[in-house]
Amino acid sequence: MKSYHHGNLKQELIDCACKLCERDGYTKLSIRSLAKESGVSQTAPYRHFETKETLYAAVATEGFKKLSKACHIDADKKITKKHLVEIGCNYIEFGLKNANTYDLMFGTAVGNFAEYPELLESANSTYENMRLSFSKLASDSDEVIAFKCITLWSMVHGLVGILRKVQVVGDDFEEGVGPISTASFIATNLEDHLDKVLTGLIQN
Amino acid sequence: MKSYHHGNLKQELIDCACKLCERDGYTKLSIRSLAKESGVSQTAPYRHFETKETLYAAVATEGFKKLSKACHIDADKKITKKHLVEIGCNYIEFGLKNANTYDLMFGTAVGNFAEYPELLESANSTYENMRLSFSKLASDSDEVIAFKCITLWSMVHGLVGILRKVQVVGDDFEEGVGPISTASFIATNLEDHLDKVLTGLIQN
DNA sequence: AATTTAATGTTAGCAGTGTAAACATGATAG
DNA sequence: CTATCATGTTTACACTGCTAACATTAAATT
Repeated sequence: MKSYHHGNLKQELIDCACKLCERDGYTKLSIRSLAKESGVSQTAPYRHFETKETLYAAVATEGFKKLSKACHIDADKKITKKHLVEIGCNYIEFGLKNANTYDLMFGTAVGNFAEYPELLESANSTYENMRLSFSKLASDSDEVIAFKCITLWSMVHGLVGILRKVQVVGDDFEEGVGPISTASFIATNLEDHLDKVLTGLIQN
Repeated sequence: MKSYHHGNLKQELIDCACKLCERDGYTKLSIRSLAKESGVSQTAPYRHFETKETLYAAVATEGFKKLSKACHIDADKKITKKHLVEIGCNYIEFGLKNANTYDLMFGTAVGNFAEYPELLESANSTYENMRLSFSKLASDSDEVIAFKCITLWSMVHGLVGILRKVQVVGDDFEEGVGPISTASFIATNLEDHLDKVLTGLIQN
């Protein structure tokens, strides 16, 4: 005996969408299947999400919140290079373990973040966290902090994109050929790699 | 009076797909509309592309060839840091000007490159070109070259992902807030930024 | 407390999609 | 010249995003 009104549909749709999105990729996600999964009519989701992109935005928002959490470092006092390496590793781990969600977050699926205030806010907050960590590293100027931060962020973001391909190709690559084997080498020495890059970036 | 057989359908489909893919994003691309555009029946493309992903792979392959060309530096003799900066800038410019294609190339649309030999080859070749440039910079060991190369590649790849968001958000960002304004600052000083990063990477 | 209103659900339907199966045409190899 | 096979078409199915018209119920207003 279920009531006409679901009561918690929006959240359930988001949760379900996050799950399916990660499992099958956002292109495979359909509003209809989502509705079915929640035991609700095909068009019910449209009461909560104007369009599919709006739903994507919601999933992406969740993604940024999770990424933020994954990159959070519990160090109020002093931050060291080691902490930054950890942040970088956590970031990359998140990107690889949640490849499909990550793709939704940084791809072209959601065209303009500005159209979705919550998404914009969660994305900015992710960056702000990272920036804060750098500001605790040394008494740099805002400009220098921003430079370091963007550099690390681009770095780890870039590595996610490249290492993802390594994962996909798996063990089928030939030793010493192409970017795959090279990147694969880095994957197994991720901490060392980030440490090296950060050492070039921050000299302390 | 057109003949039953098109004669050059495969290439025309690819060309058309590249165009539409870049204009509207690969999610909007449909095999049917593609067929219509080429004045051919809905299912004709299936004689050349087993599935939509196969078509994606073809478009991505073209993308890597173009990227490779964009990043090509005509310097047989000696390569300097300036050349590498140029390569990086060209890479980023390509990624930003061809955002949708770039998304297809590095996103999850094509799951496994290994299933598409031509795609794998063109992707590897892009990397190989970049690696070659680094190898001409100094007499480093293969390992060091690989490290530098992957570092630059991740860097520019990451910047594309981040700067893309800046472009999309446009001028609506508030000064000094969030990653957008920060990244935007970098966008206007791209050469300087890459130079700084590369200087930290290669000391010469 | 009764009634209006707004939020949230349903049904029916349109135009478009990927893809499979069966068939048609015509270029090419024997 | 004929048989084969690559390449095209037609038809069909199950699915998709989305709209419009209607149903139900929770919340706000009188």
